[in-house]
Amino acid sequence: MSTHDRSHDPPRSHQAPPPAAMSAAPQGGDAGGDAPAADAGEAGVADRRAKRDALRARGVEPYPVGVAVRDGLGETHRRYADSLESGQDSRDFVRVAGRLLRQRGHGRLVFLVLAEGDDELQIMCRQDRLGQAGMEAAGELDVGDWVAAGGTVARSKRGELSVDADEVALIGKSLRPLPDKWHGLRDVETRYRHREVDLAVNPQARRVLQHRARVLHALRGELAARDYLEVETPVLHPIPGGANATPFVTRHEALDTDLYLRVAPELYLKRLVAGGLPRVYEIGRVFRNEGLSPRHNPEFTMLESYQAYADYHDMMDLTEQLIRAAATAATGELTATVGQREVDLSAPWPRRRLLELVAEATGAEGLSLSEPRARFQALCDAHHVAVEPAWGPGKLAVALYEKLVEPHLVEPTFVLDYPVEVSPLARRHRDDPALTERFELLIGGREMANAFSELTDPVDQRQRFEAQAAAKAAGDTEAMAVDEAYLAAMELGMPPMGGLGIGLDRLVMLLAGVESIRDAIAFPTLRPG
RNA sequence: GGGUCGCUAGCUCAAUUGGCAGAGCACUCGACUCUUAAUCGAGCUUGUCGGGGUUCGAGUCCCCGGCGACCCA
Repeated sequence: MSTHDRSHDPPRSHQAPPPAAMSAAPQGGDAGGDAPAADAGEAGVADRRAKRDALRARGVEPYPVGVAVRDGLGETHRRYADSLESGQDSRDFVRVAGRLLRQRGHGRLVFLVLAEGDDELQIMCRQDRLGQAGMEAAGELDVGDWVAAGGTVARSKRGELSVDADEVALIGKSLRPLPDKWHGLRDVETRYRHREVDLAVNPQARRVLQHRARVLHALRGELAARDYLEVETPVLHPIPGGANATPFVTRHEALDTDLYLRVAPELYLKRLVAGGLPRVYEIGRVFRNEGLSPRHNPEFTMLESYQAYADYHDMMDLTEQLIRAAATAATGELTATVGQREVDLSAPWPRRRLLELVAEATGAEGLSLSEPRARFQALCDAHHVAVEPAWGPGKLAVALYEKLVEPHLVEPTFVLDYPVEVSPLARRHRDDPALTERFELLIGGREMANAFSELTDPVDQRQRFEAQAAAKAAGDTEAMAVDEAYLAAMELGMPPMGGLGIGLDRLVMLLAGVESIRDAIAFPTLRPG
């Protein structure tokens, strides 16, 4: 049993081994005396602290500076997976390292299990070979310590691939006990607050981060293959824009001015296209000052890409291709699991107009934004959708959609043609000026992507900004302000372009099969505890 | 912001109607040269999220607060 091959090459270190003894180590201060005390708040810590100090006092450095590790645990495991009989020694010498996860003392024989990510390897410590001093050193190790071992690859009498050790060295003393080796760590708060512990003992926690890395890598590869240039734009914005969201405010002291953490990179990216870069994208963190939920983290990662000469139909094609590539990279399959349901990601994904979907859900035939607001108000009343008096028909239609339609869009669906009222940066629809050429992609009832044929008319854009500014003045903290620098870029002249944003945390949730965004983010935002 | 649920040893979990706060793992010591959550023997420690209240007596009931999970807005 034990672990099997998966992951990649482990990190290596090429430094020379540390000197056997280091008297230069700073003295712990308490020579010989018992050292527990001040910081020993939790069980186990005081004991281990005392061990650390005792090692130093004896001239053994518990935190050496570099270790000669030539061989990865997984690599070694794979190389000998199909060779060696039980009890046979390959006589191949390896140097490995990892965290001590389990130890089984057996008198003058001790088994150590070292782990490095998903890989584990057993180290056999025999007094025959290590000598008495070596055995004592091995016996002093604690679960959680980082340990290096050198020896020959052998298979134990019971068939477990092992390193029959000539040397075993502590390379990083652990002062804090690991969670129960059988039950692991379950407490969600501790898993989020101390992800390092979660990663150390829960394979699932590592798996999500691996999926996440594969998703990002695949997306970059797909975009590079399409001649997109990866760029980075400011996180500190003098005027927050590009999305309707409440920003975080911060302060630059030297400039004596408030700045905002970006809610979207959109406006800067489009300025790059105005400057003549026809295809750009950015993968980066954005910040929205809103509540937390299983689907919202205040900081999250977005992919935004812009392509000159393209429109939102092109963006739908691109979206399908990108997400399929990400799924294949992450899981090797074109299906995903949302709750109890399997979702099929193989194409083509239906493309449905928002107003059509609302009409279907409400039974309101021939719904269009040219109808009076009262019609939408009545529908909202009839379906118990809470609205505000300031909302126009467009926003009411979207409210109906979000309440009645969106939660049911489990299979991948493009929802098209959003009202201008809720889309201040999208181009007006070529067939209906009350709508925009905008879509959102829904999978599993969740918004995964948002894209448009971008608005490139600076005069129209100024009017939209002014409407936003008016809403902001009226108390809408999520509304945008007039961004003169962006308008100047538009006035310089922009090519028609399609733009696409994908919420990568939600994409990772989908592809890794986790139900909370906190599981898709290594260190999710929590109230300081 | 509202509602529901939760918080007991480092970890995983127990604790009759309100009646001495426990187990396993971990840890310490001992035995064991082929274990796989090793096993066996002995031992030990850490304590009810915080603060009030009711009561002879509170992990348990009440109030305030903290943190988290989920649902709703």
